[in-house]
Amino acid sequence: MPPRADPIICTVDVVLLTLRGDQLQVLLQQREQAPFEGRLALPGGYIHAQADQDAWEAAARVLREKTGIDSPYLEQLATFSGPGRDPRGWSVSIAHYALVPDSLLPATDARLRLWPVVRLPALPFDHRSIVDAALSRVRSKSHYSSLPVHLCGESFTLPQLQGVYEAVLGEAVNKVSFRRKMEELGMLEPIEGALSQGGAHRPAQLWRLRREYRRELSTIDRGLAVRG
Amino acid sequence: MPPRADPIICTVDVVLLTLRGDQLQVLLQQREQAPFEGRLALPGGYIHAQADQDAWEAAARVLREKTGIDSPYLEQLATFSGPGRDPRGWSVSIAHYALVPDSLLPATDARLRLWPVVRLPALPFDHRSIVDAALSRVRSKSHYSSLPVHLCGESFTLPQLQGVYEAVLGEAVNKVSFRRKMEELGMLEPIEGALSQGGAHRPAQLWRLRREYRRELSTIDRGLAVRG
DNA sequence: CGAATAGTGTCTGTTAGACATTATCGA
DNA sequence: TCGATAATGTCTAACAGACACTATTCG
Repeated sequence: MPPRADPIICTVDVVLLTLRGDQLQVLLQQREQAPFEGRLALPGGYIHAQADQDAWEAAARVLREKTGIDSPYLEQLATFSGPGRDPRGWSVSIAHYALVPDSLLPATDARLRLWPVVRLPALPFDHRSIVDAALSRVRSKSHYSSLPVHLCGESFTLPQLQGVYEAVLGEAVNKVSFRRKMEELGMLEPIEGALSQGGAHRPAQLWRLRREYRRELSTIDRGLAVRG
Repeated sequence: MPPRADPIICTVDVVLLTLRGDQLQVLLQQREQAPFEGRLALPGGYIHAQADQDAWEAAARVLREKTGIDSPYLEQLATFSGPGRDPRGWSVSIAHYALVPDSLLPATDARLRLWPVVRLPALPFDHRSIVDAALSRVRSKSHYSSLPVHLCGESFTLPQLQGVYEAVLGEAVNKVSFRRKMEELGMLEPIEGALSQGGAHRPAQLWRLRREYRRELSTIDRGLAVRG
């Protein structure tokens, strides 16, 4: 061990966001251990030096262990640190965020709860700040990237995708501009011959994410819904 | 100590960028200790649980101790981690970046070197990746924010500031658009009656950063120099 | 056919960049 | 006056958003 290396608690936390009922929701979990045992909090855990190749893998492992999800989109958010955020002592949390389609979430685990981000309960640690940072990052990136498609399932229509963008951004988006941007992003491909079913109206073309954008984002310089 | 908390080395590293000779340069320091003793690397150090209130303060302290600079702009960049990046073991580096006017840098310390970012030497650890990430972040933010003004001194002319933006972005910027954007950002105020000196031509108005933007950024939605 | 939504064409106001013009200094 | 750079006016092309129109389904 190095000289003067203070013992510091190293953890990862994951802000898992999904869209349910047109609302952006965050996955919370009842804590199994102290501190804050029984309280709802972000899923998180220690970095395992033996198992994890880096913090991203630790976050992916934590998410897998706690929810069974192998998240298609997981990205580092920021690192939260200090002596006061965890009662056990000086701690570091390398926060990540994940975007997951509602359909991929397990319905069975009683310890897991989805909660609308607009009405969060009080959260332990500095988890409220972490969620706020994740929302800010996701909204910001949604203006100029393909990020929100990761909230959709395998296939979707453009009107559905526009609804996802609007739910994330919290504002209406111009239809013509939206379609121009999606084309400019170049991340989508039409599913030949596949149309949406069931409405008493013209069916919509189904689209899917191109293979090369499954875990990568596409970005453009001039974004959507630029407000003053 | 918590159960199952593996010992992890917690450090901060700082990418200090400045502009010298129209070139973006990064501050490197000869390492005083193993590993990589004597090699040029980013200034960095352990988090001190007794002294630091969070990682930002640790980075500010490290920078102050190693260079004497109390950086006017210092921001968290990202966290780099893994078992292999430091030969001492599984480590976490919470990387930060600082922008400092050349005039604030001390000229005396023989262990400190400025190095043009376009021609970096081989760096130990994963410091090359950290510098690359910092450059990418700074260039990205420079398109839509006041970030590069922190590379200027107390007062500067608009043509000087445009040169700074161009050096950071690595591309020419339209003069009229640049001035429109600077006005839109609203971060600058003219210094009444103060004009640049000395050229055999019309002198330029001197400007300074408004007080409220000394440590905060101003941002706009539609940025500069948007290339495809 | 009418209602409803998908998808596209087109017009208009805004914005960015190119270019030109005027301003102000030193020599 | 000339050369050089600062500062601003103006024209044009690109772009975003509003609106309207066509397309296609179900009932």
